[in-house]
Amino acid sequence: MTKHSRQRDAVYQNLCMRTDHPTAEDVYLSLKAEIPALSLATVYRNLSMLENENKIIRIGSGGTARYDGNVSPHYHLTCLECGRVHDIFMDDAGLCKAAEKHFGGKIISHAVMFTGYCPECSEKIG
Amino acid sequence: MTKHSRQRDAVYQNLCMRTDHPTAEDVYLSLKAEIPALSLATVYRNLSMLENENKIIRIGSGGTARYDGNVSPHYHLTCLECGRVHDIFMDDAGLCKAAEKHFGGKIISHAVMFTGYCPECSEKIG
DNA sequence: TTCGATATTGATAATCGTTATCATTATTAT
DNA sequence: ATAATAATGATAACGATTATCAATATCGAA
Repeated sequence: MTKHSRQRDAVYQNLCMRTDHPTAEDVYLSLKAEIPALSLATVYRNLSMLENENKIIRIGSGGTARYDGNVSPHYHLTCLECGRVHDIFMDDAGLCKAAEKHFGGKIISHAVMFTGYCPECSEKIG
Repeated sequence: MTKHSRQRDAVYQNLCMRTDHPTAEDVYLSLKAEIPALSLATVYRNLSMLENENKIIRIGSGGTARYDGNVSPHYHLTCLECGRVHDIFMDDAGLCKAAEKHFGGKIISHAVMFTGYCPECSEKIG
């Protein structure tokens, strides 16, 4: 039986309020002011729980995991210049169905990670 | 100046010969018989070098990194039942171009990771 | 409202994958 | 052959994440 907790609420709200795909430590640091006694382990624990409940998304590619409070289907781009992770909202072009046709089996979900340059950096660099 | 090495050749060949997307340790263990003195650090080093030269692909999503000697464009599926990573060969449906249209910037590449059940497990489970 | 059961917490140790260090060995151009 | 230096093997160090555990907070039942 899962009980309510102030810390979990705070983690979830923090993630939903921002669009910068923070790491666990980012979330931890930005909640320290609000909850001084907060522990990093608690943030990790709650991120895992929220992910299992499909309330948030873990963006795994690369080293440190990042999290996204927006669970509506969309993709991500890692900018090679600024390192930030951006959202890309677009049609999925029936990717899962197409893959099932080619591969067989039963496909449940998919994630797309683009790499390149975000509009800002793209302009800056030329 | 990059010098030739028996160990790097062995790592590259091992990766090219298999389609099971091994981890660094998998490669290390399967080469131990051939090169008893091989070090795990050497495997990691060479995997990084080969990846930088675009001779192999690192499949990052999730915890432990896996590697693929097949650099032709294709996608992957992680089977929720057996845990294996399978190749999925299919058209990319102009994903990068479409994303650039929606997002702007300059998109270089993309990776797609499907999750679901491979044909074998799909049949077994029903 | 109080009580008891137990889920959650904070602090920290432990784990795991990966990278850095460094003396030794192998490779390559001369 | 020799000198220059890239690569190796062994292992320490690192960073992210997870496990442990006593103390605390939550919540349903009395």
